Amino acid sequence: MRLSRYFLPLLKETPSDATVASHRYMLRAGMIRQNSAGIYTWLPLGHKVLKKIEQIVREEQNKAGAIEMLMPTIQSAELWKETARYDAYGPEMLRITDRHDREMLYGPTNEDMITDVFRSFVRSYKDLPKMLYHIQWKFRDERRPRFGVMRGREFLMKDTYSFDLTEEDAVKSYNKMFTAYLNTFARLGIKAVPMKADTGPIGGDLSHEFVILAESGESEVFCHRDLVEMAPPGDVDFDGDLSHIFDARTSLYAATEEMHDADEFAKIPTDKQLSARGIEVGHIFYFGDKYSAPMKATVMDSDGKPQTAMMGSYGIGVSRLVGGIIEASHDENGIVWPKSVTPFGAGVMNLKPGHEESDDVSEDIYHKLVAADVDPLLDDEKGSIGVKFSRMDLIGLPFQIAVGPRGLKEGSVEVKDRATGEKQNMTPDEAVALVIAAYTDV
RNA sequence: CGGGGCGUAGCGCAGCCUGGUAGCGCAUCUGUUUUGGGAACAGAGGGUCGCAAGUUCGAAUCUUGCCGCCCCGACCA
Repeated sequence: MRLSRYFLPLLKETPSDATVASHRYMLRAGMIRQNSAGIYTWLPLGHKVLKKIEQIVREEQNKAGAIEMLMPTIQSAELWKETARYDAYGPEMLRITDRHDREMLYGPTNEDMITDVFRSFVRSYKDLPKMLYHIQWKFRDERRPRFGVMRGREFLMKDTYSFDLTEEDAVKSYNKMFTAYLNTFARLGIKAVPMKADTGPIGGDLSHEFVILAESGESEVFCHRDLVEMAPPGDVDFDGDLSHIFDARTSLYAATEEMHDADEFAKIPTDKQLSARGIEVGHIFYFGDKYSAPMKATVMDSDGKPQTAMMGSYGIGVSRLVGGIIEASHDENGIVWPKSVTPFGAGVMNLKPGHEESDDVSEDIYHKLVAADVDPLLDDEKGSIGVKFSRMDLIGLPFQIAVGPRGLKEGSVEVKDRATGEKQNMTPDEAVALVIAAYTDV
């Protein structure tokens, strides 16, 4: 993409109502625009990141054996009345009436709807287990939306639902998602720690939150330090036994504020105790027959007797992750994107458009990176060099290649690693090779 | 939902107390010069001061109501 043709509305000054880094940078980098409290337009740069995160989440779900579908945003109140959640959910649910005065709602979650789908089509234990998911916009009318997309009212969530014949099987599904989440967050370039969590109004008794540690986190969390650096499972057989992966993590102390047990925490060696602020980016639940029982979602077992399906649900806040990743990865000059989710793979800066050699070399680098699928952004705008560098720092692409007359006299361009700040001079071809190599395993 | 604050040009703000022709910086447009880390000069455009009612000869400014937004807390898959 050429900057001169792109739509990148940057803000030079920090909007006064943004108090956390990710919100400030998302506004300044032209990623989002607020439409009303907790509701945002995703501008091209932000949309690109959102879609990249979504795709990684999708790929890891598919690897774990979950099957993608898509349910609507607008739901009928009927299903919600079956589970008695229509009244229980309260004012957080946006209620709507259609022209016939029918009660509708903008879905805050989809347990009721998926259970209805399940009971309509699944009859036999032979069809189990099943894990179904979708990635869809949700709406929760938060009392106080804040922190930009991290606590919006409208947000994009991946929600998976598992159906099993027995609790024992359901725990296997739970472990699949637990494992998939570890891999998902690792691919996104963040360290998310699974923590014992409160099940909240969703109910149930087995639940973990996946939490990124960051100063700006909304809640306090407590865990064993080793959990933070523990390597992801990587390639595993999702049909095999995953309990060791679960056990390796849950045997170490980790809990959110509500579940915190100070006595247990005190048993951790002092140098391994970690209390910090955290951002919840995923939450998984096992809740048994909470919805399947009232909605009569049953299958025939091998004895020909109806058995209520045992369910779990598994959410990842896709739009929240855009903010969460920035909270975990930025500096005083702007965003520092992990390679896996960066909106563009590298920025090529033509420091002097109109200067023939600068034009030629920057175009050549740009085309070679395009051909290698690095998806570069070429800054071909006229303007001061300082603006170019600071703009590139702000939007946080992992590599910056500066092409200008001064370097070209020596036959070199400057490559800057955004994360380390390290700058090196090298030939244009070396720069291209370096960037391409950096993306081969991403 | 309790407490607090804000709404004036695209963005950031001043003016309001003490009513009298709406300002500053950045951005934008034109021109000239400049160019290796947020350039300089000259010129230009852009606002029914959130909305409504009231007080007044006169309201951005005072009063009342409404709307919107933000912060702290409580709440929160």
